[in-house]
Amino acid sequence: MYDQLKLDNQLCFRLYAASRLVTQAYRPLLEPLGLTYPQYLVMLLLWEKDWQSVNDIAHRLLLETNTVTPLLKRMEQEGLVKRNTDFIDKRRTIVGLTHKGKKLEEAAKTIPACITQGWDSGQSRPEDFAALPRALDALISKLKSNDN
Amino acid sequence: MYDQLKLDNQLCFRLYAASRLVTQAYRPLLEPLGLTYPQYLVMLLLWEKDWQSVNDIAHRLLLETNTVTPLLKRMEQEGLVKRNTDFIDKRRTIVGLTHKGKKLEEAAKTIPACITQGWDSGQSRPEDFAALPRALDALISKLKSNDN
DNA sequence: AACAATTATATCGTGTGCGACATAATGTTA
DNA sequence: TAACATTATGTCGCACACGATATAATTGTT
Repeated sequence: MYDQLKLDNQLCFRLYAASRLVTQAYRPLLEPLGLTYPQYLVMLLLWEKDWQSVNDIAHRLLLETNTVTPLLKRMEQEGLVKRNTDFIDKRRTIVGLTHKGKKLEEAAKTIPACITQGWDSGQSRPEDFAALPRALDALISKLKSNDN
Repeated sequence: MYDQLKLDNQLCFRLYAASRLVTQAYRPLLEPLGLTYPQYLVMLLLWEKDWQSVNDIAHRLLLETNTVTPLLKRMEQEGLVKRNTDFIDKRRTIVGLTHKGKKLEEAAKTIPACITQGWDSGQSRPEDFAALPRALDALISKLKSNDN
């Protein structure tokens, strides 16, 4: 039995598990808004800046366009976004908020606080928790550079 | 525009992105072994302790049994594991390694080091990186207790 | 023992993720 | 400007995840 193959020693599993648990924590808050977690991430981008291309959205979320396209189509079905062909570059599809999509921001603004509420209080070492964003950013940028 | 709704301010997105990037990093290493990342996690558990029930596996991986069941069936198709009904409690399906599954451990033992190689060197603050496992464990245990 | 409650697993439907590939529009270059 | 490469998006297939639900086996209670 190799120690490095023990589940409990694996940082990667912690990331995998934490990510799924966080998504689960969002579910009851997003369901009333008719959003899944990835759809919510798209809404965050569009609330920041309306009308972005599929590529823009995929790049920000570190997703492939073949993941984002069907996701956006479902959001269009729900009347949250519009998908138009760009006039200048007809290859591009630009995505914008509908009135319904814009209105949702007001209802969503309390969600982040609801999710993270009490997280640091559960930490035996608050300084570890404070380091999380920095450590993850460094890890993400490292992993991104692996492919291209 | 609410600051708390900016993507870059969201710890949750970092976890979501990091988790997917890690899985992607594993792919080229696991593909030669005929494993996906969740299947690799199941193998880790069975290499630690052969013959565990579907429930045992699901609990350790923090997954639902309706995720694990089809995953195990695919692994059975590939000849990596066997699925037997428990003699004492016929409700239970116990999962064990085949010869092929056992042999794979030798080939897998170098994977963890390959993945994490260079991770801390990319960190401007190594102490942040060292805190990651502790911070994630605390977060996971917090999120687990949310449901029950 | 009879029967309700619980437990373990499985089935079904929907929504991601992503590799492989297709297609149309734009850029580039001889 | 014709031919070719590149880019942006999309389709298809497969493997998760998970809520809702079904079913069979066991447990608990009377």
